[in-house]
Amino acid sequence: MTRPSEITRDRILKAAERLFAERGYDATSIRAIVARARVNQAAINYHFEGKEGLYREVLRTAFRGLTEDQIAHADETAGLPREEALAAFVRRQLRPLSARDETSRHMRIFNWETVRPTPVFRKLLSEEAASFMGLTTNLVHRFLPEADQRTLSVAAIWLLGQCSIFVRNREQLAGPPVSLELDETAVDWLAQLLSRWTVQGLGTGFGRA
Amino acid sequence: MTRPSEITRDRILKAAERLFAERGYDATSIRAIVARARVNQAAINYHFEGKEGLYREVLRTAFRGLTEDQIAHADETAGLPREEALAAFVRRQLRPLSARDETSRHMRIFNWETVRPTPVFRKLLSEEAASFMGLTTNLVHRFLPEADQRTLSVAAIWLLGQCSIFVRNREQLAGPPVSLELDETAVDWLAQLLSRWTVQGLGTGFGRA
DNA sequence: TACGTTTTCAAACGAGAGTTTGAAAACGGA
DNA sequence: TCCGTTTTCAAACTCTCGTTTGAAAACGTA
Repeated sequence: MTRPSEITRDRILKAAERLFAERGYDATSIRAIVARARVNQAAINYHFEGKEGLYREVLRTAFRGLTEDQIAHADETAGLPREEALAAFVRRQLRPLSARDETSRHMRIFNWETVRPTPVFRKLLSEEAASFMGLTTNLVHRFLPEADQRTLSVAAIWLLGQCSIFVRNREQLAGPPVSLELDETAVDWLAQLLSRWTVQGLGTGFGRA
Repeated sequence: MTRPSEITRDRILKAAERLFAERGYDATSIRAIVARARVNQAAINYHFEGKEGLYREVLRTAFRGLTEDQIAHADETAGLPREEALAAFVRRQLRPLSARDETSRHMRIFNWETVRPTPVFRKLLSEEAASFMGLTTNLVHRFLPEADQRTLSVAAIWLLGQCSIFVRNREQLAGPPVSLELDETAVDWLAQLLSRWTVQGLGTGFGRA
């Protein structure tokens, strides 16, 4: 419980979070982490009982951070009209495109997991993602008051999918053939576009069944 | 140019395609491929000059297959009303959810690439994805006749994002907290839902700017 | 200060990856 | 059939990975 050991532990966590966010679990080596944290290689096993234990810790931190972030955000937008609440939600989902802060890193770590979920993540997800999904479901519920639960779930995922593809593929989209460069103002513009389409999409159209 | 060597080559390609689709490039080992193809380990280096060369070949095949598939599909739906054309497009994008055919495998291989694109893929993409994007852009163009090129690109990606999140995360969505099981009829239902929301979303709403 | 505990460190270990090797086998035209 | 070429094969090589080891250093308390 002494101080200096906490410092080492913290340096490892910080370095690991950055590298995991950048490259994902598999592509991040123990050696890369200790080089960045400037600690001895054995320190990871000493403090976290291996790479997986370290990752679990990083994942937990990211999860806590994101949940708090989302809950805080939900509180802020609770009083807004549904259209504005949705627009704010979309803008927040697109945040990793324009910011390189802690929250963006956490979202990036989760993005990696959507491809090949580690067992650690699967467990965390099934235990704690309910509140996450709940917030998004509530948001779309305001547009689909009479929909059943399954439709609401699909709508929530639909909403997340629209945002995540831009976040996940930013680098590729910047190149040919799309050449979509996304600076700060472009992200604002994109968020508005997506919000409008989503609001209209979920709006009770008079169209086909 | 003799026959028997072509057989070995083909067995490797078939086994590799299946494994790459299933696990992605990194998680697929040379040894797993040769075990499945029942050929000698050195055969891959002999015929393809290494794992990367083999992957390049698989990727090319997948790309050709998908492009042909999409072009054929575009021809079929060219005469349809825009709403039906879009519905058919969405249904086709969701195909890997219900089918385990060659095309679905090809789409899966590409899904892996959207996370950490291999250099091989980046090159292929920038050279040949134009026609791909073009088809999708044309589709949304029928709903947004006056939009500029950048908006059309975003709309096309938006459309792809809505579909891909369900394809990519099928397994996770099946578990808690979402518990969205997608059998054949559920996929049809999902495709209809997504189509409706998209059509309404892109439809000229009278709402906010 | 002295001593038991905690923490750091350099080095080595074993498993798994992709690749290389050189000989044996199969092939095919003369 | 014979012989140069193509193709297969088992084994070994090299590299990187995560982990382990055992001693040295730092620490905190009596």
